[in-house]
Amino acid sequence: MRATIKDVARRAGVSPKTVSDVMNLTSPVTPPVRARVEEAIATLGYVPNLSARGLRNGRTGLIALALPDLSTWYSAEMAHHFVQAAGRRGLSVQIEETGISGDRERQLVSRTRAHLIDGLILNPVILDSVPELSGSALPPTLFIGEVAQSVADHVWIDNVGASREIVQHLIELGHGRIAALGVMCTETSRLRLVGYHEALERAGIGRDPVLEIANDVWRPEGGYAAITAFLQSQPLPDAIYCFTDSMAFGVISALRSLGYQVPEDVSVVGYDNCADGQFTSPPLTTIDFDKAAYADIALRLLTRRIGQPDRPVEVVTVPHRLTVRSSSRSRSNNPGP
Amino acid sequence: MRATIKDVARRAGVSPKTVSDVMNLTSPVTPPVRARVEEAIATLGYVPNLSARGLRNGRTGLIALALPDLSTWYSAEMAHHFVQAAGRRGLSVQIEETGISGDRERQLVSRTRAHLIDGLILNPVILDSVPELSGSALPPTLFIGEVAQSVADHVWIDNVGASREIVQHLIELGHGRIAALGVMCTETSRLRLVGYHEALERAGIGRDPVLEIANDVWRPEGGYAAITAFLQSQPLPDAIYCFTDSMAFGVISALRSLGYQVPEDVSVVGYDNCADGQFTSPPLTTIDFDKAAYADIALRLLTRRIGQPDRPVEVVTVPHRLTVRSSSRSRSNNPGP
DNA sequence: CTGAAAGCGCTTACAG
DNA sequence: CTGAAAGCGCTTACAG
Repeated sequence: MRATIKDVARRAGVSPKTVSDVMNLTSPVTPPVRARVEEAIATLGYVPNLSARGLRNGRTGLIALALPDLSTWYSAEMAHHFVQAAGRRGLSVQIEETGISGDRERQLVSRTRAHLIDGLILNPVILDSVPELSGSALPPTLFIGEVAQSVADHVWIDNVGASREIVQHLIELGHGRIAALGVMCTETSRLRLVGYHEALERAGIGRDPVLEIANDVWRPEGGYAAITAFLQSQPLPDAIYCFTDSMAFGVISALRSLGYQVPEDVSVVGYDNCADGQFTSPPLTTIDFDKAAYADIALRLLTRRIGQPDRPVEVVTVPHRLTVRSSSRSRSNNPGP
Repeated sequence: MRATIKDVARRAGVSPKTVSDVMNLTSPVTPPVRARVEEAIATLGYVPNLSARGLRNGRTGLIALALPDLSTWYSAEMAHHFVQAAGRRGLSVQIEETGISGDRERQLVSRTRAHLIDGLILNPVILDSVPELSGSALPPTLFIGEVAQSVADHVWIDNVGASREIVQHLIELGHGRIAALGVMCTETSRLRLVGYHEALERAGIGRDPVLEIANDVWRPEGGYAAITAFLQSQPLPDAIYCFTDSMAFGVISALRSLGYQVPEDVSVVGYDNCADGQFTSPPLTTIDFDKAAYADIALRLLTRRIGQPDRPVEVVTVPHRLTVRSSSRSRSNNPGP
């Protein structure tokens, strides 16, 4: 059996309260007593039972992070930064994967409440029915990513602006037939498409629905399959704006196996600036943002929320910037406008 | 305030025990009573407090998964499979990142014990001092990956055999100057190097220490930097065996930016068969194993261990297979022996 | 500065 | 089939 606080108290010849005081610095303890307690803790190998502490304090030091799919570049990097940021605050992270099912997300939010967590960071994909989250006793919740809601704290990127900038970049390079790849029924996709439309419109380029390529598998295989299918019936666009770096990775792979050169024949750009995007051949032009800062801000908001459940809702937009690498370049035979 | 079991009991006009019985199927409850209880649970939005349940039962339904670095292809994929496998068993997963520091790993194992977890899955990198783990009240622990120990359950791959096979494959393709990339002071690196040596020896090829390229950053940037530095003083090898797919990804990127063609000028192979390895240009030859099965076996062993702490230690070797893709091919001007 | 007591919200023998 | 009571291991007022 694991030693309890009583065992430690007995061995040190003090009461459980004093042991608790030594561990939690709740009230001062004289050095000799402290030493005796610490010795007892060490020899018994005592470790506090966090379930008991959690029951008593109403806090466990555990938060949940719900991401669509851990095996994705984006989620993996974000998970890394969130675990790091949480660690700095003495919190542990329970990971949940929501897939792309809205059902699972909603279920998760309520089931998670059942769990031992102090708070929830949720990166929704579907979750249109966010308002219903406001009901009853939700744990402190923070959204990351794209979701139209105003009931909980929220950290995100200006997707429309970022999208517009990267498409503008392609237009400035002289590209006119620009495809958007990754169109699906999520808020993220919708906003990135809006930015794409705005950039075209500002440049006076008409939309061509054919160039809005549907794909709901936001991983390399999705990009690979979507562009391969597209090219069976359509000519090569001037440029392809992929809604994530990982799709761009798959698109580059597909293009190469079809015999096209990137960027000579077609420019390809992504979104997220995942670390791996530097190593695609060629390295990816993409939208960058500071992921460590993003995670840190999210954790700061969440811990505040945990401390003060009734504070007003906050929304933070993390700055982004266009990062140009060699996967995009001007049309050789048709230099920019 | 969140409703408690007492609130539900009062509203349903029963005792807390009956509510517990309804939730846990502990003992039969008549349909009408069950209906009343369920109605009360629904209208109060009752969710059991898992800290309390954990304190009472000695189980929280939480396990910890400690991986070196989540932002790595390998760790991210494994995390995904472990979260899925745990979910199937009704368990949640707390993620810890150990980095490559042995200190942190040891600290983690004991600190984690303090946490609310029922068990620990640990993928050690350094941890030479595993024996000390056997002391005192460790939580049920299972090792995954390469570690020389016999105090805890263990799931792994035959690294020496796998390594030998992939190097043999390169030798059969006619390559003689085969580099090994990723040499560092870990058990994983050591075993993969042993397999490399065995393959060379069996083929009667002498070792060349120059071809054993050190690199302790097992990510694309590590592979990129290591091969770039190597090629400043050495001629291009016939083939490069990278100890992970992600290093191979960086190596391919570096080779391409130096003007070399893979596999025309040099074959490059990896290890782990991460999903992304299919989309490198060219797709990677690698060592494959069933990651979902791997996670499932690990969880089966761990849940058994949690149930029966004193059962004998088990070690499971998960089968692997060589997966040949286009990143490796025979030397054009020097066909195989 | 330290101790004895109560209680966090569950579940499990134990009665009825 | 249901209820009253005890207890899991902590911490926090409350006394001394």
